[in-house]
Amino acid sequence: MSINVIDATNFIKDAFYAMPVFSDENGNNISGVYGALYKLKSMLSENEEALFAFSFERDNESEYTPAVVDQTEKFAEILKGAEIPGLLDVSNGESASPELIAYLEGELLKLSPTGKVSVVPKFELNISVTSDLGEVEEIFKKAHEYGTGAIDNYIGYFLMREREADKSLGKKDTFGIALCYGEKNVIYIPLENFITESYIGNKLSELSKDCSLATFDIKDGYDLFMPFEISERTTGYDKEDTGYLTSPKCFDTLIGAYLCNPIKNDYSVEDISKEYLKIPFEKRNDIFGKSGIKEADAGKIADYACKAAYICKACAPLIREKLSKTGMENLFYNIEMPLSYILFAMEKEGIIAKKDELKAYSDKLAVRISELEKVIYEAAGCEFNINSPKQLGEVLFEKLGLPAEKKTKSGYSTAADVLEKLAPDNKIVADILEYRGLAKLKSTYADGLAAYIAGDGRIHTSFNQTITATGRISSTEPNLQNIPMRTEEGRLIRKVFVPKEGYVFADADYSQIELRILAHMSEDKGLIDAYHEGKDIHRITASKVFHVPFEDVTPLQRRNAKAVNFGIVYGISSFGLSQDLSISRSEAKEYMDKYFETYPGVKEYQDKVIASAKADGVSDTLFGRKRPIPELKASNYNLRQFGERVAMNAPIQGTAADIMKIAMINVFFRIKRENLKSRLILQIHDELVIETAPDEKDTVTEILTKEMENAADLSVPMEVDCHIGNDWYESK
DNA sequence: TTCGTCACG
DNA sequence: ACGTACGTGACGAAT
Repeated sequence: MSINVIDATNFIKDAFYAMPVFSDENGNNISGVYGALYKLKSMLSENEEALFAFSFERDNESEYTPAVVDQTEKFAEILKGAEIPGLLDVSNGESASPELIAYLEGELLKLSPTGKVSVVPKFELNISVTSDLGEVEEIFKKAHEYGTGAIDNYIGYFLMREREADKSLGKKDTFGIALCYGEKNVIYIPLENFITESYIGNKLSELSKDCSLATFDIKDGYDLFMPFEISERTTGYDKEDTGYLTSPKCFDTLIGAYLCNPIKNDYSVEDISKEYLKIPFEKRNDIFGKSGIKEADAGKIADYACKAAYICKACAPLIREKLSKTGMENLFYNIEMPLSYILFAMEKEGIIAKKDELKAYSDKLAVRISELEKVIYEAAGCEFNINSPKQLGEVLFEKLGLPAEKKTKSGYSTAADVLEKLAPDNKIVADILEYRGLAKLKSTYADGLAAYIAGDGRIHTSFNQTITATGRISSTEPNLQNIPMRTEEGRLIRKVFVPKEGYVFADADYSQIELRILAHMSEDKGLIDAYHEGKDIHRITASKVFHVPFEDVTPLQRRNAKAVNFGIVYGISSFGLSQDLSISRSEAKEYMDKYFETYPGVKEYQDKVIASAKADGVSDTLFGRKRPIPELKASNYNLRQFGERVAMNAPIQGTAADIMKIAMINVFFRIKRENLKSRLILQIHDELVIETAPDEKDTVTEILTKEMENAADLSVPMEVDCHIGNDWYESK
């Protein structure tokens, strides 16, 4: 009798790669664990005298892909679950236990409930590779023939690019391009010799004149080529324009997939493949790992790029169909696609940040921070890490015995609203609050921003178009949408953001756009009239809610009315309002009731959008953007409540995002059409910043004001404030 | 990676 | 009886 010691991870790995792709009902690839169980069962059945022992040790973790490691763990769980004495001595001098074999059969069935393994479709592509100029010319010629004519003859392309690791930020390495047209043929063209970035760029430009191009993350390729529809566009956003229905356009599967479902976390090309084609596709990082594409095998690069290009080609019509069915084609073709180019242009433009001044500001902060540190340690009677909420909580609430509001999972809450209550009576707490504020300014802003200044002296943020659930854009690396504003000391940071020599900033922002959108969407007469009066909206609301003449509204009344206005937009709850105003829940409830009495249309509207979202599971903006709200069907009460607040807020925040995007398109293309030197450089949700040539100040002010005010026709005016300044502190 | 905190609209 | 304002991203600490 022999004892077979088997390395479990290798056993799984062999199965994983030997088996066809099998998936469970969720579409997860379970080839490894399924194949391993099947093989084990066979071995036991065939070789009744054998004895198997599995070793789950792994010497070199990085040798295995995450999928193999996952499935090995799953395999271990299943074996543990056998509860048959001695899987390790199966025969025990006897034959393999029938119970064990039955158990393994049961587990196989569990993995595949139908009793059959669902065989997932695989890519069946004819992949070829060439950099031969003559061949490449021929390929683009054929692609052009294929793509000319039928709009659904998408040409899929995928640029194999990677951000350079060390060189100045934003630079990208291009390794090649995969091109897919016709059914199954995909060609990978590595960039070498005559095949350069500009060669590929020209070819794509030409194709974009006559053909439908489908890709993934189109913004990533705009430095190679400007699509024809962008270079030809001068009219901005045109409500009457239905040209997109017949004329070929660029199609970004990433943006399309995002619009179809904006609440996902993952919009990788792998994820799109799984969702729309049901074909699993190994993740890019799992294939190329941390060493990057540069080190990767040429065959793997071609294989990956070709599959990605095919996915773009195959998914484009499916996603387009979905966009059409959900009424989002206009949003996609006339707003999001042109916007992607504008975001690219803004990123490329960047904004000057003065490095020396950031350094000086940082040094100044450091002095005060170390002073505070000393004082805090003395008052505490010990040294500790003030930045650690855990250590801070122990010092304040245990060592010093201050009254604690236990809040977080892991211990005492030391959040600002808690500390602020203690600060008046405890100097150490006031010092800690100051320390916190300065530490934040130093780490995130002074030092943080300095690290992003590129070789041209400018910061090039990334504007992300496919992140938020509501349709807003976001900004990362660095985030330029959360530069301090509310406190003077923080606001000073904005002085380091300056226009280029001789230029000025023009900064325009919408006045209470979300509340105006609420007025429009709710059709509440009182609120609409209030906006037509053109006076301070919070004061008007206070006057109506508290039944006092407009002139007699007290500052407190105005403040309360303003908080309620905000609360309404967020999807109000009496608790939230009470927290914000530091009042009791019942008082907050009273304010809300009075507000709804004043503006009954708002209440009706909120009930209506909740009912509608409950009925079809999504909320809608004025421009048809959808946000699914699965929380409304949750069994958990709090989650359902959250869903209701989202149903109230998403149409408003989302419509504001839509309107701002339209404004950006109109501003951008007017600047282009009028051949101005000024450039759009920032968007902060309801605010646009333009680096403005001195002789274009008035023109740009007019463009910003008019294009933003007229981006949509609402039943209330949209008001825009525009300021000129020599830095962002001045212009805001 | 996750958490707590805090910057913005 | 429970635990909440909506939407983001970055940092330092702890895991």
